[in-house]
Amino acid sequence: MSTAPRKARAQPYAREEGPVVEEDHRVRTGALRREQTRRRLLATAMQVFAQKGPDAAVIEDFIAAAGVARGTFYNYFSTTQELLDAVTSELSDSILAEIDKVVVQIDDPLKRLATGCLLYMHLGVDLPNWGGFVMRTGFRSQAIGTLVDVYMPRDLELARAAGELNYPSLRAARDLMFSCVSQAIVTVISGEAPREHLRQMLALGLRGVGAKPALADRLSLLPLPEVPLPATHLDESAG
Amino acid sequence: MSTAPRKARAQPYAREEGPVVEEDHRVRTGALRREQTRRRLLATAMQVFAQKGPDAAVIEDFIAAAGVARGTFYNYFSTTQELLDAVTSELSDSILAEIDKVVVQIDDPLKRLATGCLLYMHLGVDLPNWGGFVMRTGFRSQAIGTLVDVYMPRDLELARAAGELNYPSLRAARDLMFSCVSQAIVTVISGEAPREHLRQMLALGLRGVGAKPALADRLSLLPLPEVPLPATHLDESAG
Amino acid sequence: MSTAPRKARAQPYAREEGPVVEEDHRVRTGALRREQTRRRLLATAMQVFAQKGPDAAVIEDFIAAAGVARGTFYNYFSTTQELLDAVTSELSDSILAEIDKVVVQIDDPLKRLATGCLLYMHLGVDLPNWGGFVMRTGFRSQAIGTLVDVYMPRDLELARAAGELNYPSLRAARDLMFSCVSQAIVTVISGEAPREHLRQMLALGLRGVGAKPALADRLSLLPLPEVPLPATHLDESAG
Amino acid sequence: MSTAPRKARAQPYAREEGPVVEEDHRVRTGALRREQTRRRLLATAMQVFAQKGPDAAVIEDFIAAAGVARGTFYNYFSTTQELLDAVTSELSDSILAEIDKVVVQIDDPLKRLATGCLLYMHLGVDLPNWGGFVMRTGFRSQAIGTLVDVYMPRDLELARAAGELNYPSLRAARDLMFSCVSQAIVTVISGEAPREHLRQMLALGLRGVGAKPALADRLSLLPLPEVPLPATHLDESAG
DNA sequence: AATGAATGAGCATTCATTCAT
DNA sequence: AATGAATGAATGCTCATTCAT
Repeated sequence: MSTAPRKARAQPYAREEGPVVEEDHRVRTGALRREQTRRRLLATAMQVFAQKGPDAAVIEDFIAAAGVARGTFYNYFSTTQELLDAVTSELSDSILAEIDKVVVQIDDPLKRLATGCLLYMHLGVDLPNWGGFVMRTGFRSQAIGTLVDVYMPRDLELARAAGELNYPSLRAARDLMFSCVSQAIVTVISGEAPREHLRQMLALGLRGVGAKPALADRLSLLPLPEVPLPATHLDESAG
Repeated sequence: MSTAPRKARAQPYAREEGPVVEEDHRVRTGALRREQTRRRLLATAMQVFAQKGPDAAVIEDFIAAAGVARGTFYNYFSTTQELLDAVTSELSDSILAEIDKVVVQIDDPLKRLATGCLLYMHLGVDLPNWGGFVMRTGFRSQAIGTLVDVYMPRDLELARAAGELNYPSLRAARDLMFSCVSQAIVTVISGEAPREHLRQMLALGLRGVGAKPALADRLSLLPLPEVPLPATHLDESAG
Repeated sequence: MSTAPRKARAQPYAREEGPVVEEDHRVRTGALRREQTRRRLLATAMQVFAQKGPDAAVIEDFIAAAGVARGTFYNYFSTTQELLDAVTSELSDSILAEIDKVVVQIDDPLKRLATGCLLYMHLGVDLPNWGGFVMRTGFRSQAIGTLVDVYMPRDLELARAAGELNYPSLRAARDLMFSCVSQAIVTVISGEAPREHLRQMLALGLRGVGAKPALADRLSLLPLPEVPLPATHLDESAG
Repeated sequence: MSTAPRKARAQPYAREEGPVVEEDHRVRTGALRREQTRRRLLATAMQVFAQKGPDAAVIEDFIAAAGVARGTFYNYFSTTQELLDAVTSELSDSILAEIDKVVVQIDDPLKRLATGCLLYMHLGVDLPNWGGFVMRTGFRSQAIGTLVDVYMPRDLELARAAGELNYPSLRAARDLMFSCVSQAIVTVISGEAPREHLRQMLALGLRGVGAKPALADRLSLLPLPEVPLPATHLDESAG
């Protein structure tokens, strides 16, 4: 009956006249439900994008995949581009963050860089939807690369400072490694080359940014650490 | 090369005459006009694709740019994808062919490869529409790469045979050079790096496929031969 | 009169005590809050209607303006038309009632009519939202005119009986005065004529219903009595 | 076969190669069909607006009434407002023009004004859709009144110059006559008063703008000239 | 061959309404 | 009473495609 709100949300004219927690409960419940729906949309959207590509995918696909009503989509995203951005950022960042959590324990920056790239490439090929997603969406969202441009330049510069690498400009080194890694994934996913292509490409890329050939070859053969299933929440319903 | 339907009688060996010059004249005129309209569509389509991208572009754009009627479009192409394929193949091949005409005079395969890449990158940046076209259409057409995968593997293998290069697999070498060149163009076109980025990327790519660093640097600084304006017919109305 | 929320208990004559305050209190509190929410919706709805017009305004606008939840709207009104009717009747009647309270002290019916019209027109121009509301909603609600058709015919007939006016039918006289007053407000609000337009229109209208020209002119120049801010409750939050 | 265009339309690249009229014919035929469809949309739109009002009417209504496809609507109008403007301007102006053609033969400006107003009011009441259209759309289109503000001020000023009228400002006189005529139509259409109400209102309006009462009464009883069915083209399919 | 009006399926978007909490 | 997430019918709008001329 009484409705004293103690909520953070602006309730400019709320009259408190009793001890109540109902409001709190309602709001909390609502927020939970909201978050759930959002996650559901994001998770299923990744698969849709991976299968249809960002241009062919229509809103009907997303709501069908998520099992929500047409209007519900618009409660969360205004355009498919907005959804794409959200998925991209969520995915790329969460995967990169997981990778970084693992490789950050490696002290040598070059070894860290190499291991990070290997992990990224293999996840790109192995995660059911992510590879397809990356391949199909290319890099059509501003959201991608946020973390790529944090971790990769960091290790490149550290390795160069340590005398292990050698390149004329950071931008060139970044471009080479990035395009090299991306292209490797695309080629393997498309079935035009076997998985070892990934490691070969890494070796060539590392030589390109100045690693000694023998070292580059050795780095490309580093073992793959376990990565605790990244982006679980987005992939959960994909299994 | 020409794909004009209903073109059979134009064939030089088509023997069908007698007391008819009218026929001949009319037929030839028709064929000419047909070819003209097709060229016009192709030429303006490149600009449209370059400006709007392959997904945003709609038939209205093409017919407006070409100044033809809606129905005329369908006399030449059934879908925009078909048009995209036609433009892509026409463009990529004609440009590559022009480049190859020039660099084929260079005897050393590595030098030829380097010069070819340099030319390709600079044309990608300089030709008003082609760079945008490549950047926007990415590689979404089967048509692209036809000639790329003729010339580039040729020179890579020759250079390796000559002991100037060294890579674990042709596919990896091709992927590295191709992605490296493409990424360089994209970065420069997007304004994120100056033109010298092109030469830096080439140096890194060549190192990647096994060129000695000092040689790679020297190759990246080779002078740019004149290329007799490739793809003229598609760019004519772009000036 | 004043409907300031949280003021109820301040009422000197509000007797509410004993051992049964709980029951009593809860019930009364609920009723009060209910009335408050309703007032808030009505008050802010007027602004919304005034700014967006009755057709463009959607429920989202009303609940946003009132700061209530979507579902709350339906606790009070079933459709926006119902809300429009409520606002219209509330407004028109309360303003007219206020005006009549003032002019009823004037004995001469013609002078009373003239003063009433002048007040109505000036309030229409001056009250921040009411003019816009009237202008935008036009007469699309059955609710309007209830009191107009009480006061105005009364004075018209009295003045005619007194020989001050002269017209072929009451309906014609009423129509002339009503459309004349309405049009005057619209023209002044839209900025197409200065405020004196109001008095000029009144003069013409009075001549139309048979007032002697000199008298009509004099009546149109009558001083404007103070009106104790009518419709305060609906305008309070508009300041 | 050959296609020499002699058309006005820009054909920048047209190759003329023979004497032809075909083009002309095609273009002319297309233009005719186009004009027909436009007329059909306008004509049926008037009825739709008259019956549903400008806000309730949806595109579906218009295309159903006109018997055209959804897309066809957008070949002619972008919004329903645009359609409303077109209908309004077409209607109001064409009807007023017809009226003026008739009354312009009357020399006395006041008599001309009175006759014009009478004709306008009676047509508003009698034309099957026009009255409803005017009543429902009110004056929500900029397009309306173009001619009203040409003819009416002209006659008002002439009559005043001739000493037959007398008012403080043209704007006030125009407002009074306009609102008076409009209100009269509305009241009669809504069935709240008989047709003679129209003449009564005219008499009051004329008195308002300064006509001598006896003269006003006489003018209001003028005979109604024949008007050659105005706006025929818009009403033709309404019968 | 060329034209361009007409078509209508497909997709985007809005918004009144419901209902579990 | 109040909340607000979810709903889906109604509607707007686009654009590839057809076809009579």
